[in-house]
Parts: sequence; C-alpha cells; structure tokens
Amino acid sequence: MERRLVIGLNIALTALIGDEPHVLCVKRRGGWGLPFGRFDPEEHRTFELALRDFVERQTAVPLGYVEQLYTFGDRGREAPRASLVMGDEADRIVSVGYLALAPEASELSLESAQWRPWYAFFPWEDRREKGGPLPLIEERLRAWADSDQERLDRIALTMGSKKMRWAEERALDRFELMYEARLVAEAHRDLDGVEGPELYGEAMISDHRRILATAIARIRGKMRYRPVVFQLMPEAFTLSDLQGGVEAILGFPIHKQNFRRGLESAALVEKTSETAQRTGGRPAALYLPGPASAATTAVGLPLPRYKETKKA
Amino acid sequence: MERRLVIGLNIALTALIGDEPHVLCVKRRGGWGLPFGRFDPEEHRTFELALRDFVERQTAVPLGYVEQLYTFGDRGREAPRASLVMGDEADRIVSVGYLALAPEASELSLESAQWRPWYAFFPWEDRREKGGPLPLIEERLRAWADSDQERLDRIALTMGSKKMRWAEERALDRFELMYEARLVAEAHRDLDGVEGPELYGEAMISDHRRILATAIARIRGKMRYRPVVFQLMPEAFTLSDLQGGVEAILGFPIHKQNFRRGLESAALVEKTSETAQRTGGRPAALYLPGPASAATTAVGLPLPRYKETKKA
DNA sequence: CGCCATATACTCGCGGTGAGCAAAAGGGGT
DNA sequence: ACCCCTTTTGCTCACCGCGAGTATATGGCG
Repeated sequence: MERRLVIGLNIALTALIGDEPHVLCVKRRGGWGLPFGRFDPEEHRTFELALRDFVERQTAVPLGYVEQLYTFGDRGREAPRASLVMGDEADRIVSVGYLALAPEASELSLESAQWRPWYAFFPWEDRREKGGPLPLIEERLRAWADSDQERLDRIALTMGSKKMRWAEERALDRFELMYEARLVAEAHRDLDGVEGPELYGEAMISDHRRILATAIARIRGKMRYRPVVFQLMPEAFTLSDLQGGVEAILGFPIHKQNFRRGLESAALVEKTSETAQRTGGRPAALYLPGPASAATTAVGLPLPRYKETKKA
Repeated sequence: MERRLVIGLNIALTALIGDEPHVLCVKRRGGWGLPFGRFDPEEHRTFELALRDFVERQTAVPLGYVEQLYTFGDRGREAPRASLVMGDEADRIVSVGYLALAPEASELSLESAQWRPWYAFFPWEDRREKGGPLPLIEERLRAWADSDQERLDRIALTMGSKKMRWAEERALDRFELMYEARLVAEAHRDLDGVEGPELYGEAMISDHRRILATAIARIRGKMRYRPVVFQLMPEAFTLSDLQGGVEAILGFPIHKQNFRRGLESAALVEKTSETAQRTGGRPAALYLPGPASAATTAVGLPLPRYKETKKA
C-alpha cells in the first residue's frame, strides 16, 4: 500500500471581544480544535485561497489579515487518533499553521464553531491582573527540573526570573516547557494516556494548542515592529480601547500616558472630532488609524517590557 | 491521471569566508540553485533529518544551525522546467525553505557544489562600501512606478529614503520589488521569456533566489534579538573578526567602540589570555562566546541602524 | 453645585546609544 | 635605536527615548 502526503491547513483566527482576545474554535470528536482542512491541489491555487475557502464554509466567518506561521512535518507529532480525522491511517500528514486577525468577532450561525478566549487555553499568559497560576507553575517546573542546572536555566529564561525579564513573546517556549514537564493534558494524552495531577489550561485536539501558542507568540512579537493591532480594531476607536486591545494581546498592563505619547509622535493614530459616549468619566475622542498604521509599515507600537512593579 | 503532492526541501546554507558571506549552491541544468531534494515520507521522520541527509549526500557538508523559513504552495510559482527536475509534470510541488548556518565553509569535493557570495546575487544589499548600484536601481524603480503614489511609497519604504531609514532586514521586500519592476532576470524568465535591459545580480533556478532573500532577511532580523552570529564564527575569534562577520551579514559598517562596549556589557563574549597574530597593528585578544551567547538566549547584539553618514 | 471618574497635558530624571579623542601595543623601515 | 604606521583598547560627553509621576480638563450624576 502506498503512503501519500497530505497537507493540512490549520488556522488560528483571533478577534477581540471587549478586552478579551478570542480564537475561533470548531468542535471535533476528541474536543475543541482550530478550524482546519485538507489542501486539495486540484481545487486551490494557493494555500491562502484554500484557507479562506474552507474557513468560510466551516464557520461562515470571512478572513482578514492572514500570515503563515510554521509547517510541521514530524511523523508522530500527533496522537494516532488525528489520522482518523484528517485522512487514512497510512497517509503522512504535514500541517501548515496560519494566523489570522479579524476586526470583530462575527456572529456564528453554526453550533460547531465558537469563539473561545485565548487565556482559557493559556491561563499563565495573562498577567494583566495580579494573581494567577504562575507562581505555582514555576514551583512545579522547578520540581520537574530536579536541580538539573540546564533545565533551571531554561525555566528562568522562558518564565522570567529575577535577572531575566518576562518576555511575553515566548508563549511557545513556555507551552513547550509545560508540555515537557507534563503540566498540560496533551503531554499525557500523547505519551502515556494517563491523566496527571493538576493540569493547566484547556486541552485541544492534536497539536492545535501548540499552533495557537505559536500564533500568540507571533502576534505579540510582531506588535513591536508592525502596527498589526489595527487589524483587530473597528473603524474608529478610543485610545483606551486601543490600549485595552494591546494589553489583552500582550497579557500585561502598560502605562497610559506613555502609550499615548508614543502613538501620536509616530503618527499611528489620527484624532477625529467625534467622541465616544461612555459611562463614567470624561468622554474620549475617537481616533482612526493614522498614516503610519499601514500594515506594510515597519513602525512599532510604543510598547514597554513587562515589569513586576506596576499598578493593576 | 492523478496528481500528487510532492514536498521539496530547499536550504540556504551560509558560511563566512573571510568577511564575505557565502551560500552553498549546486549546479543544475538551468543554472545555479540551492541544494534541494524531495521529501520522502517513507524514509525520513522529520523535515530536518531529510534535509541533513541529502545535503550531506549532495555536497558532503554537514549542517549546523537550522531554521525553517517559509512554505511555498503556490501553483505556478516556478517556471515549467522545474517540474522536470523535481517530479512528474502532473505533480504539485510544495516547497519548504530552510536557513542553515555553518561555522566555516568546508572544502567541497564535488564539482557540482560551490560556495558563492551572497552579494553576487544581491549586489544592492551590500552597503559596506560607498558606491554600488543602489542609486541607479532607485531611479529605475521610480521610472517603473511612473508617478503611481502607492508604488512610490512602497519604494521609499523598502529601499529607504529621506524619511525612511534603510532597513537591512527587508531584503525579501526589496527582491520582490525588483521582481515586479522586472529588474531581475527571473521576472523575465517566468513571465515572458524575454531578456530585459540591464538586470541586477545573478539569477538562480526556480525561485531559489527568493528563498535566499528570505534567508538573508531572516538572519539579519534575528541578529537583533538572538546571538546567532556565533553560529558563523570559529571557536575563538577577535572582536574585529566578529564585527567583520556582523557587518558582512548586515551589509553595512558599524561603530567599533560602541559594538565592543555593547558586547561586553551584555556578557556576549569572554576574553581569553591569547592573542591573534596579525599583520598590521596591535595584536588583538582572542575571545570566546560568553555566557549570554547560548542560541536560546533572547539577547541581541548591540546593532545600530544604517546611517548614510558613515565612514568607509 | 459638588463629587467622581476618566481623558489629556506637562515635567523630570535615568540610561542607552551615537560619536569622537586619546593612549596602548606591535611591526617594519631607515 | 628610533620613528612611523596600523590596529586595538579605554574613556568621555551629549543627546534622546522612555519610564514614571503630577497636574489639569471635561463630562455624568446625585
């Protein structure tokens, strides 16, 4: 029997709902996963076209900004059951992961598709509020390292420490560390089928949570040198909205005045004469993306680095 | 007749020879190209293993650092002749590009493999010396733009201008611009088969020059936040060697004292007691990669941005 | 009319970075 | 032996971006 190559396309489509980043998920047997499909060379001229095609079919959501993430070709990268979903047992699956951004989370007509918050899958990536599972996770990672200096260094590097600052864009490294230390359900599912004690975040089928981690890492990193946030914002927005969105993606709060100063000095936004009607305090001016906000521009947002000592 | 998916792996393996970055090329009919091969799912467990396997077979050069670049799945991305090399006419080729770095350019036993300098393919990317084809290229690009403001903006953005600084990591964008403006031979070969006037840089088969541009862009960008240069250096080196390598990759000269200051304050290098015997001036101390130079470290070299006003 | 909440404006100080000067350490020629 | 040339190495200084705090404007609401 001949083995054939099959190319699967996976997409992490994210949009903001309020100040919470969400990812589009579809229900499969085995649990939630990212929308995906098989690339048919007869039918589609490019990966992107195929992607748009079947995402719209599966979820009735049109795609906006799209970017390729990574191509996974490892045999055995998935649990055996994945092949039941994607093709014949004997086929070899190569999957190409994509990131996409939408300016709003559209209504979903299908029950099998749903917007789910990022941080349900990665609770440790959200540091906007004090608290959270991080201290405990670090403790368990150190227990796993078991005085192995190399492991301890790696933990300090990816999770932050006294000397090393928290690097929000290392979301993938953190997930891989958690996987190796068996603190996420997928590790047990893939390796021995046994449930561990206290695991963190919701699992996804196959390696989809890994792809989502890649997507989070990518967009977090990209925000520093490309104005991609605007792909997640509506036409007009207040600076607070924008900052809320940025903080949601980054996973930590930033200084308001400095953020605004940087935005204006880089011509990233343009003030309109209208104001938003809000409850609470003084009405905020509505802004539009400015001349420097074109997706092709190599200008970054004024983003600080995470610091332990900041107000909630 | 059934069409099948074929996965091709392409690799841009680079090493320094003196102060010149070189890429490993293989001779094919049609001209020079990157080493590549067909991924056989029966034989290889992962892409990387396959890569190492056939590069060693084709060129007898072992790979060091390896990183995936991008996966190209477009139909018609290649000239028809490519399918003769890679598979049957009817097969659909998807190619995965890789970047690899070697600490030295090993001797090549095969005549069909050869180290070729980066800047033979991209003369406009080397701004270490005054002069070069850039002013003329910009002029021809503007002629191509023909007062189309969008094109003019794009040119200013990718090629630099008064307001926009030269961004060395935009090598891919520049190549794509040159392709669209038909200033590289591939554009004519792929589109109409006619030779144009004055073209820039040597051509490669298929889209291999594009992959090399991607590789250059990637390593240039990566140097800013990861100490990847050390993958290109021998065991011990002088700071001038290191700086020469960095400048070779970046494509422009940098300030010596500031470079050294940054290196030491980041603990990227470690001084040894030995010195290099050189002709010319004062002997330089030999250095080793320092504690912060591990490939996993998120620390960048102290790299300035290109400025027009610099010494030769 | 006073209170509250948020938006917006301004200031201050540190540290990173760009740029240059000057001394140190060899080699080679006269 | 001495001078000159070259490259390395050490140091200074000014500027600017950025973190962080303080103060003022502008609305809603009781």
